[in-house]
Amino acid sequence: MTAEAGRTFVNEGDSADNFFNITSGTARLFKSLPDGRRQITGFAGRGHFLGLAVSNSYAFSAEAIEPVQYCRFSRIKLRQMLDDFPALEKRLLEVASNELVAAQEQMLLLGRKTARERVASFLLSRKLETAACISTTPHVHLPMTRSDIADYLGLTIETVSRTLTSLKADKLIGIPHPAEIVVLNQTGLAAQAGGYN
Amino acid sequence: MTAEAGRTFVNEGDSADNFFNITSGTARLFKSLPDGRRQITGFAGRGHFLGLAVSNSYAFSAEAIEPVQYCRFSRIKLRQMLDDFPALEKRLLEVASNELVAAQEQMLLLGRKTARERVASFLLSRKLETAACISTTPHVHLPMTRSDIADYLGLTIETVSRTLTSLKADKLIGIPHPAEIVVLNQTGLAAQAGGYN
DNA sequence: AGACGCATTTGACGCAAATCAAAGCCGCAG
DNA sequence: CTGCGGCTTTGATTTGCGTCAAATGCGTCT
Repeated sequence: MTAEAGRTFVNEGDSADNFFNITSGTARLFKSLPDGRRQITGFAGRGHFLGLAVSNSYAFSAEAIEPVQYCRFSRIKLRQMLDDFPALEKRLLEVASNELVAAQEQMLLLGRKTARERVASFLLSRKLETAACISTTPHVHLPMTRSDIADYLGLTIETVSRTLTSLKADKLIGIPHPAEIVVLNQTGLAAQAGGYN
Repeated sequence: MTAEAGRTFVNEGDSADNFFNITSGTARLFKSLPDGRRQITGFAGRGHFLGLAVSNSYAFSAEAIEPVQYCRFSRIKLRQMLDDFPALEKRLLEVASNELVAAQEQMLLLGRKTARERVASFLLSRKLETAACISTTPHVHLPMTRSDIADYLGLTIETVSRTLTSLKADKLIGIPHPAEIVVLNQTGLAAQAGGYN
């Protein structure tokens, strides 16, 4: 199936009938508060699994940032597949463990890092993600808006923008285009990210 | 095995050779930054599984808050058990999914909630946890220190203390003892927690 | 009982990031 | 080409929470 940019294809609170696997594009996963405050819990790209809920309603929403292609399975179908292919279960457990580790890292970022550390950490993790597909380029592509980045890092768009400008002023990054970042000094940027990672 | 209060039995970065299952007591799970800043990612009580890492080093540390009793399995032993009892794998996937949902909720708290909302949310989630064991009492027991609560909520001990005092002043809770909270007005407290939950 | 040590509370002040506001920048439709 | 509407950047000001500091409470050891 396909979702054009901006389309919400999973809605927090809805009955969790389906399970998804993204085959191309990028989606934002988020939770919202009644007054509209939003926390993006992650960006889901190619290969990402979605909707592994034990509860019977989704705990998050998912929206396409870029056009997204995905496979959709009913929960019943998923259960069948899990029975037929035990290896799939092993794989899902592996994926879930990794996401859990990423979630804990993000909690550290949200709870204890400064704005500068958050943005630097974000750029580095994005760079890793990009480098996994393409080879080792210093270029990082950001398909999401500043608003998405802010809601992912627990900041405001203004703070994200100012921090990027500041990193640029310190010659750690270049910003040829708002959606394109060049890492000029990886070591220096890592030093600003406040951690071992 | 047993760990007395304060004992660290899992160390972030160490080789992830073992897998744990807590049988009694409470432990804090946390990640640290080089300069000592700490983010507690969760509190592990009876039945909690620990150390489900794909990577070969632990992504977090674990310390006993109260004396903790736990079972320890080598990773090899765990793999054997997973092969022998496929139901265990199903169970672990279930547990991991639930933790993932909890982690996302915590990201929302850390990224977007105010100090008051964080503390209120924390008390309510603790109350649920306690109510699961004992019946429905308005009493919430906090085995952890203010410092632990602060590091869990992304705040300082002073802010946690002030916020509790403020909630008490508003007659939403009572504090007979620093480690004992009485929820006087559950609905009112939920309204301060800033969410559906 | 007395006193030491540690956790917690309370108070005064400062600052990083939020908020409020306005000016670019850029892609796109006409 | 030109004007509109969006995202982004930059600037001025405010504020919630952090920091620094001191007092209070309480369990424990002698």
